[in-house]
Amino acid sequence: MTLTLYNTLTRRKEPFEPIDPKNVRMYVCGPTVYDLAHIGNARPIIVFDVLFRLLRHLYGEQHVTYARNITDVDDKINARAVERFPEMPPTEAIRKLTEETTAQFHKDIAALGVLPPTVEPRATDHIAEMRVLCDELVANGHAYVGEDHVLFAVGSMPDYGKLARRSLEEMEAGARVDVAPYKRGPMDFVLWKPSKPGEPSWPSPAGIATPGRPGWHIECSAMAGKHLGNVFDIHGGGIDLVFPHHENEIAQSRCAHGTSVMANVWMHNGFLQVEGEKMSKSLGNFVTIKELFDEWRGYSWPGQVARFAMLGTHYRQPIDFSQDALDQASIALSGFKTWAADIPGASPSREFMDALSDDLNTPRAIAELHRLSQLAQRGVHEQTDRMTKPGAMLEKLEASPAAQLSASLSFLGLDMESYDRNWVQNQSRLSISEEQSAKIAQLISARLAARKAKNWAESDRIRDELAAMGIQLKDGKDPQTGEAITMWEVKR
RNA sequence: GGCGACGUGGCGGAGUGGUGACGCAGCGGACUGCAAAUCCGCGUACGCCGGUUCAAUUCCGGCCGUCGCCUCCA
Repeated sequence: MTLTLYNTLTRRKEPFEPIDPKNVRMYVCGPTVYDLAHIGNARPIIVFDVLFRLLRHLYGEQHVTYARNITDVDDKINARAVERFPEMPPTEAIRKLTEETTAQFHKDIAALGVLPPTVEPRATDHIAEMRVLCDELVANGHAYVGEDHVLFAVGSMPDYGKLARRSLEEMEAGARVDVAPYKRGPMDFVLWKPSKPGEPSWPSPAGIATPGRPGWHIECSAMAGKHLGNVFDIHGGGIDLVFPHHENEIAQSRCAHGTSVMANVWMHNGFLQVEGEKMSKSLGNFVTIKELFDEWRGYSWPGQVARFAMLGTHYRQPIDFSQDALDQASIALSGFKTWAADIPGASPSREFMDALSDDLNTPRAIAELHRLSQLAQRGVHEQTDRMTKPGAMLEKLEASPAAQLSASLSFLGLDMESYDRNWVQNQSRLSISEEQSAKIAQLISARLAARKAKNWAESDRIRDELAAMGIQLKDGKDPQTGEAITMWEVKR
């Protein structure tokens, strides 16, 4: 089994070869903590969590370092902090905002079954490293100072634009931004900028007297360099980050460290839409992770359902996040829950691992889940037959489809232990009042009596009456006594 | 305007130069007094127009459509 990953740098799938198998290093761009994380934010977090699990499986838990940052210095943060806590001094307001948002982020993604990364560096803890990068870049001629800003000189790097596959000329020709007077080249970008009064500020690098704060891209270069080294294995994020964020990270890091690459493999997940439309606040279809758990479209969705729905589409494809997708995920998980058996020592099936190893082909892996589930069902039926015969023996339990199914689900980070396969029905019942509930129970016992008397007309009439109330009946037998019992649920 | 991605059956969604993954829905059957649930079975789809090829959904070119990036954005 060889791990193959699609590399944005080469636009090809390539066999993955770590620089050091004893220390495989991956960096993923984490959130800017100014507001609740939304389901678009959740996609890379989930996708790279799966990759993290796969890498740990392949190289050993102790041999993988996964860094995912928290960006807690940013203009949006400053603006939001003042807006939300106008009574506080700005620096205090900013700390309160970033701490609260970070805590909620951790809560949200934990519910999505996401493992904590090995390190989760914060931008504000790495200001010194950013200053050093600025100094180095100015010293070696890749950056310059203008009006108390430090700017990266894009023209000083011959292959700037390689990741995004754009040439400087075409970018400059198509540029729609006004060029600030302190820029030498129109595409030059800010590494450090002066702070206005009230804004967070730190002593500036490159001999600038005015206190300042970092630009957007520098924090990732600083944190990745510190925790993973000047060159590491995998760098991931959303496809919208390819340009300018990742391109600029590459420029800063490579020019500061004098390396030919920053990371060997660059991975990008596709964009997310909601019900076929771009997710935006103005369209009113903005969905936060927290909202999904609290209430979205009438349900509070289990984290497993959201996670599974997200993995149903290959990570590089655009994904349409919809209620229909969540419903289908929920149905599939309920089926798996029924047939999976948690057997110690079990492993995911070969095909499952092969699918994941093929550039994280989660849809193919999920197809394998369905196959195992089907085999498990058949196995149960066959076993029931065999159990009735003397000498029936269960062999190789840990290699059984039910065990493999369970292990595969667990590998994907889907906690089936806590997943309630009847969660939809149970939630629906919450909307039924006490009186309705009593009425339903009364009708059901009347119908049972009618059925006992083989009065099918009356029995069916009652079922229709309940159906008109939106109640679906399910007849069955008590497994112990064999007595007829009737369950009900709210029709969807 | 520049750059890029995508367009597969009713829906979702893999994949492949030549035997139609997988799921949902639907249909048929088993079970049931009848249903529901469950189980079994059933599907000749790859945006359009050209080209390459013995053979293209799969490769190449053009067109159309959707989306993204170029400014903050996962």
